[in-house]
Amino acid sequence: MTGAIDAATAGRPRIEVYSTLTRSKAPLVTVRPGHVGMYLCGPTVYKPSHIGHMVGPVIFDTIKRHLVFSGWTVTWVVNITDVDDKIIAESVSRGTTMRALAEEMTADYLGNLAALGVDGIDVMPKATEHIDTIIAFIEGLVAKGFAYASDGDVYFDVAKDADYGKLTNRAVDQMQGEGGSTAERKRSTADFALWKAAKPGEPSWESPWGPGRPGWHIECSAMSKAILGEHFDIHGGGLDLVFPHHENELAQSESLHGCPMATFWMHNGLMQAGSAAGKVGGRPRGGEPLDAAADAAAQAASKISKSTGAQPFTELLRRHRPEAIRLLLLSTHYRSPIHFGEEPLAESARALEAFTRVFSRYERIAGRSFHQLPRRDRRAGDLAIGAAGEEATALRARFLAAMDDDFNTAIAVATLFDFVRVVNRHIDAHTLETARSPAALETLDAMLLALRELTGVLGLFLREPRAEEGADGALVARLMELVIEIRARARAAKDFATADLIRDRLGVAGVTLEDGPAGTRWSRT
RNA sequence: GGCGCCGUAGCCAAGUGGCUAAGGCAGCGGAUUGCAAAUCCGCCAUCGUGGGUUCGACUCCCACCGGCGCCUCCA
Repeated sequence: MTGAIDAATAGRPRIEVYSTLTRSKAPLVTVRPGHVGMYLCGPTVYKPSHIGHMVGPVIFDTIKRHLVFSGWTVTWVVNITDVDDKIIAESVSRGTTMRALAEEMTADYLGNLAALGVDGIDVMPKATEHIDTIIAFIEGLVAKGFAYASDGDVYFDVAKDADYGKLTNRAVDQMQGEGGSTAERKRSTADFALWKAAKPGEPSWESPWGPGRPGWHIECSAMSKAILGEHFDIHGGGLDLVFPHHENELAQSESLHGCPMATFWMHNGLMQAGSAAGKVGGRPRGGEPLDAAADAAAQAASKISKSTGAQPFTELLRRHRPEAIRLLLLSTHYRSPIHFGEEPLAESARALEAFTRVFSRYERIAGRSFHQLPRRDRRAGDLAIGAAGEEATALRARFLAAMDDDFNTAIAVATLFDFVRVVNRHIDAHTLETARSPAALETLDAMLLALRELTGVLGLFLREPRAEEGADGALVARLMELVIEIRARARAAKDFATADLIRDRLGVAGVTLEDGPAGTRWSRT
């Protein structure tokens, strides 16, 4: 067993991955050596995305970064569901077309991903662009006897699938569903639609069963097969998708192909709005039918806790640094629920300052921006920070071990805080802000290089923050220079009343002054 | 009714059958500073309750209390 694993990982670090299917961790052994095929269920684009839609992408983006960093080639697919009952309903109420609405909401989604630094998605297939693939998939299931047509609909026949329910460990006869509004057309209430006949006025495509559109689960089965193959490595999504979405995808794909769909089924915890019970933007409890009234009730209910809950993500971005949001998402283990709200966000932003401070400290000392440092690859070998950097080297190892163990970003983040402390201690110990010590500087460079490497794995601090710009910015800088000089004279003359007055009044105006050994610095609050 | 998760310091949050129970925020003491800020050093938890297994459990098992998710279209 160990030999096989070694052969499959071919010198790459051993990475343990938890799978919902087996409810345990196992070494990442891929279908194709050195290559990881990863599929994440993306959004149904009918409304602007909220924070909940960002959790999966940030987590899987981080997973991809770590895999690539560790020597794998990764193909990451995130689908866009652009045909669906909810999109149709929303487009009708807005007086627009399904297509136009879907495009608008897709753009919103992509903009939010970009803001959070999620840039590793390789393919974003849309359901409407794969209708032929989907129809072929359904035909295959019908031909094999796993699906049946009924009145223009096509349903998956759960009774034909011996291990249906294995992902969520449930038996068909224990399920409570009434089968919904289409119950009389199904053989079993647990059967689910692969193809839905179009009602008058609805968007539709021609098919062997008449005009209609794909059911909810089929597109992921069809598109993942088309792009990643019948058996790929990682299939991900939010925990709320485990049932029925992934259970049904798995049933469709494995019934048709006779092989595992994905080796690992990874599910991230859901967002919780502060102390409010239940998840954001979900359905009301009690299993009420999803009609307009219930939908309205759900909206009203989420409004009660709306402070940070289901508001559009773009709204959130206006008030918070994307970096703080990303750090917050990665501070918790990905399978745990995340408590979200203004308070946690503010705390995350405060914690972030430890990093930005050490970066500017480095810049002052080395005359080089942290963001200009090159990004390293893990396979380039272990980073030798040297004897003076023994602690840093150990922390780097701890970080990597945490990430190798089912992508434990919570521990990884913790080691980074330790890392920052080690860097500050090194700077203090060698008084690097005022003294020149080539050896100590060299160590500092190596430390920051490692910090650059590790923060990059988490997708943090990738870009230079926006600097003060334009003529005003230059003017402010000059004025501040002048004010600081005047204050320095007052301090030299022991006129502390004046010095403190300047500092206090600037503080009220939103400017912070800090007196250090190398002079006074200012920053905006 | 079925499947499953969680309960760790004031708050957030990792983790382990025995080695100092990470880290962040807040707080306290100290170094530093004209005073601050920042930085550094130190302090701050026996792990929901009650049983059991074990040489030994916070970590495994059972019960209970409390919180939560899913059970057909919500990421």
